[in-house]
Amino acid sequence: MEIQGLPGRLLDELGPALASGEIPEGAVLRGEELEERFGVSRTVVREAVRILEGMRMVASRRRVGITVLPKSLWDVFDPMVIRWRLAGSDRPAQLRSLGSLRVAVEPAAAALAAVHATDDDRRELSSLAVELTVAARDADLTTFLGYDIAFHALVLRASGNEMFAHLGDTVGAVLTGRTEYHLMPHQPEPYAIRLHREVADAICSGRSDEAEQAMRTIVTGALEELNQQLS
Amino acid sequence: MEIQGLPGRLLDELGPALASGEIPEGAVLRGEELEERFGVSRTVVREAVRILEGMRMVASRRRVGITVLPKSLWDVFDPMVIRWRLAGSDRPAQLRSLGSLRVAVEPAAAALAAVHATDDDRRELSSLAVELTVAARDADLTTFLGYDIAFHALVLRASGNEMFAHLGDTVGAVLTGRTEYHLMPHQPEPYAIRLHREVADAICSGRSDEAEQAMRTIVTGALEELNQQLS
DNA sequence: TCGCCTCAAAGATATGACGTATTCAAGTGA
DNA sequence: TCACTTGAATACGTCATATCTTTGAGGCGA
Repeated sequence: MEIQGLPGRLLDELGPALASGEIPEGAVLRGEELEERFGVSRTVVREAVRILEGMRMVASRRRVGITVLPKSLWDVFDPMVIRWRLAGSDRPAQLRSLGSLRVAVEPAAAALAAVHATDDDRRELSSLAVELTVAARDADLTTFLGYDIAFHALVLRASGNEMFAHLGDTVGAVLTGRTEYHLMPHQPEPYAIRLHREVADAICSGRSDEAEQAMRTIVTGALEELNQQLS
Repeated sequence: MEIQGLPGRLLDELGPALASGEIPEGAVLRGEELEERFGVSRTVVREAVRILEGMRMVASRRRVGITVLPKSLWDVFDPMVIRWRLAGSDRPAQLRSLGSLRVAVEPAAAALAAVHATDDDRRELSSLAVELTVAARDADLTTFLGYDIAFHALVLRASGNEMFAHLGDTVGAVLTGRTEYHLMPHQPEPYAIRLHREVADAICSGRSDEAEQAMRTIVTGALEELNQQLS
């Protein structure tokens, strides 16, 4: 799910450069400068800049140029922005923000899922909880990560709330990020695994409060661990 | 904070048309068709389409045209998308989604704000709680709305979490929306007002749990009221 | 010193031309 | 009859260029 063509490739260069602060807030670029720097035409530069403008990362004004807006204005919920920030020097701040967001959203999503999940959802959730347990026992971190992402995404989707559902990819990016950067134990903690099964069981049998509590324990645990690692 | 120029005006026409379903999912538009329909040049159409592509609302493919993507793929956190959906036929669904999001996020934000708010934040929060009370007593709905939006935005910002902070505008849009569409009582409920003061007091004196609980009562109340009105 | 005016810089828009991927269908052969 | 190949039509992608519009800055005069 990526912008294709030359504007896309230009974004892949500009986005990380902006997110990492290599091009700092307040910097002013000229369209012509970008044309030369990346060897593309005006059209391509303008379309890429328009997209960045849509994310509120830059503003283009006549006679001035393309100004990099303060980070506080950026669309921090945009998946592309999140990915760029996770890849760059903002990673700790981004992970912390996302951690708090998870603590807020995922328990609520679990509670809703216990009420709204379809039968298929419940079946798949049980199945994922089992696969998760197996992968954890085998200390197969890659496989574990895949199921973990699928598990959390499914809970978010099963909540029946489209906005929660959209955070599935974001949570996936967080989980991938903390595995890639070795911010989690090499062996998933048995306690956390048990909690995942508990969430699945509670959602399957419609016990809303229990699902919420178990999920809260999972995500607050993850956040605490994160804060410890980043401190 | 709006895209300016002709592409912006084109978006103001296309966005609502897409959000309302007037142009349905799966519909295929041709660039040339849009040029004629809106009397603008290719450049303008292409830039507007690029922005919509950035929001994952459309995809442009050669030999096919500009395809409207399923709503499940849209960037539902994009402020523009939210505004368009609130203005169109998706309003009930959008308000419900946002209601649940508020229930998840705002209590967590209040809890964090009790810990992280600056002295200025705390002062302003107290002040807003007072103004809120006055405006409610005078049954001055417009003024009340302004302070209410400022109050919730401030709590979100004071949480110190940039992602929560960004939801300030969104929550503002929800509050504005439900006032405009007469989805709230003509006179703010005294109980709700007292809860706002309670949130402010708790945050000012650093009582995290209390702030969270009071805020939860506010937003769950709002959600229940909403569900009642929309049923 | 202040205010107005002019000029130029840089983006905004329009347009023409060409490139290129993709689809659809006609044609070919087994 | 069916499957495969091939070619042409189509609509977006990219580039280049020209003109328009806005606006910041410097100069000019009172």
